[in-house]
Amino acid sequence: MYVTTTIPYVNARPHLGFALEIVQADVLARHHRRRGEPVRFQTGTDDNSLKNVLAAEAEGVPVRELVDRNAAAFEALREPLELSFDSFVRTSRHPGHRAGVERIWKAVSHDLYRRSYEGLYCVGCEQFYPEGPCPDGHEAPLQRVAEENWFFRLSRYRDPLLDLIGSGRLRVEPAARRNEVLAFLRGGLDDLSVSRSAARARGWGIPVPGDPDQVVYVWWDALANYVTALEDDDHERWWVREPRKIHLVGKGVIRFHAVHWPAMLLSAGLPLPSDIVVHDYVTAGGRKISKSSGVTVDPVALVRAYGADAVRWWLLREVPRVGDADFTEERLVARADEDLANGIGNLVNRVVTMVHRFQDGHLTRPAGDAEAGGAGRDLVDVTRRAGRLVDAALEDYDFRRAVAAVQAIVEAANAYVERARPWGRPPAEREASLAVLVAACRELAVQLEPFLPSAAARVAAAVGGERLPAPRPLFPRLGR
RNA sequence: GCCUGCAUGGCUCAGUCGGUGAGAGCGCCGCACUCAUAAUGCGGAGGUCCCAGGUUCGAGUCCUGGUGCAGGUACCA
Repeated sequence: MYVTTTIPYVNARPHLGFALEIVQADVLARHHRRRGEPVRFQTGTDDNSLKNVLAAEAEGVPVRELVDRNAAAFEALREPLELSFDSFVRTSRHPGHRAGVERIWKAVSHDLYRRSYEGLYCVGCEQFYPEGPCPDGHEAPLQRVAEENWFFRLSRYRDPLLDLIGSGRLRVEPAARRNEVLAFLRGGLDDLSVSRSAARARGWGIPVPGDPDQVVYVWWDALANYVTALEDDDHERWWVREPRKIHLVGKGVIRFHAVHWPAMLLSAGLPLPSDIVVHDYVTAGGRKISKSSGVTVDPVALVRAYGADAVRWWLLREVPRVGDADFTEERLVARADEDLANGIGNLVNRVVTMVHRFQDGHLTRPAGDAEAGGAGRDLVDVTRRAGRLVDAALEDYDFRRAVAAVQAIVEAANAYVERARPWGRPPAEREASLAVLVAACRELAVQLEPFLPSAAARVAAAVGGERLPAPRPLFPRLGR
């Protein structure tokens, strides 16, 4: 499986919305690795965006300096968010990127032509609009600007794309998003301007091969990273032979990924991705997160305050498949205390404590069939089923459902403790019931791994080995 | 304007191909328990499944219209 995130432009530090995407990708990568499948998980940054140039100008620092500094902040998400990406691509630094973009440009040249483009240009947005006024409400009137650019015959790919996406050979998830793309395609496609004058781009970006006055449209530059980062054997292995190629993207960039990118690949004669998985946005206290408006949530600060477990858990447990998720620290704390401290942590703690109190920390016999067939039946069933439910949920990219399958073990185990009441039973029965519980906790650790890797390791350590370590709370209580 | 999606108990949400009396968690009330991080378990109250039509033996679940909200509308994860 080859799984990617989008590469964000780096005009600012990363925010919680990107953390959502990269944690989802991380879960998929860890899950498939655990099943023994080869996995390559890639992320990176879009260094060549004009927005980076504008941000640097606003700060009065060289573009190179700003881009390097902010890109480093994205790469540094690895530790706090416990990410397992295999490669981090920066479009201005990766050795093969520029050559790769040039190669693709040449491969699609049969679909390129020069045309003079005349449009209404908003200085505030630094972009063209087909008609006024500027949707962001900038004061300055739109200027009529004429520029000659390279155009790509996108219109040619409408029918092939309808077929690919409609048939599911190119899977767009969730279905609501697929329908959106199909509706857009049915509406028809215009050819696409795929270069900019180098002057307007401030000379930043990748020059068009054979036409140094133009730079490659930044989206083409950025999208290409999914293949340009794969060099030599890797290209063959991960882009040509690998059947499962998954792009995780935000809802705002669906068209680039489900329309422009596949069209580009078709034109270039390259294989297509298999899945495009679309997530919605995270809002902050009811307001849209936006770098420009200053409404932002710093995932690293959250991890410092509450820990990686709480942050990852919130992103996976609280964010619905369709619809924006509203983030507040109160919700993060409530979720973590309820599910992690009171749920997983308390369960493991009470089980380990009993093993110590009644068994001196070790079990002498495995869980017997009698216990598994009696009061422990539910627990054994739920535990046994959890792995399959996680598999199925992640096949649907339903992270919430996947996490719920893990939690079901905790609920069943707590219910079993109340029913079996190990403290009130004769020693042999007591040990049998504790053995069932310890087995459930071990499976819990296994199933938790893709979601909360370090916490899963702590659970495994707490219920592992001949003699269990002394009980210790696994998750701090964050509230109150 | 156009396009798309959403609208289920106080809050956050599940509800697969339409089918036995509509669900979960949180919050609230009560009970139980004491192994556990004032944790856990059980039970209860609480809903005209946005509105109006329609299809059907039967619709939260399909169709039409309306209302409200959100997003997109071509360089925002």
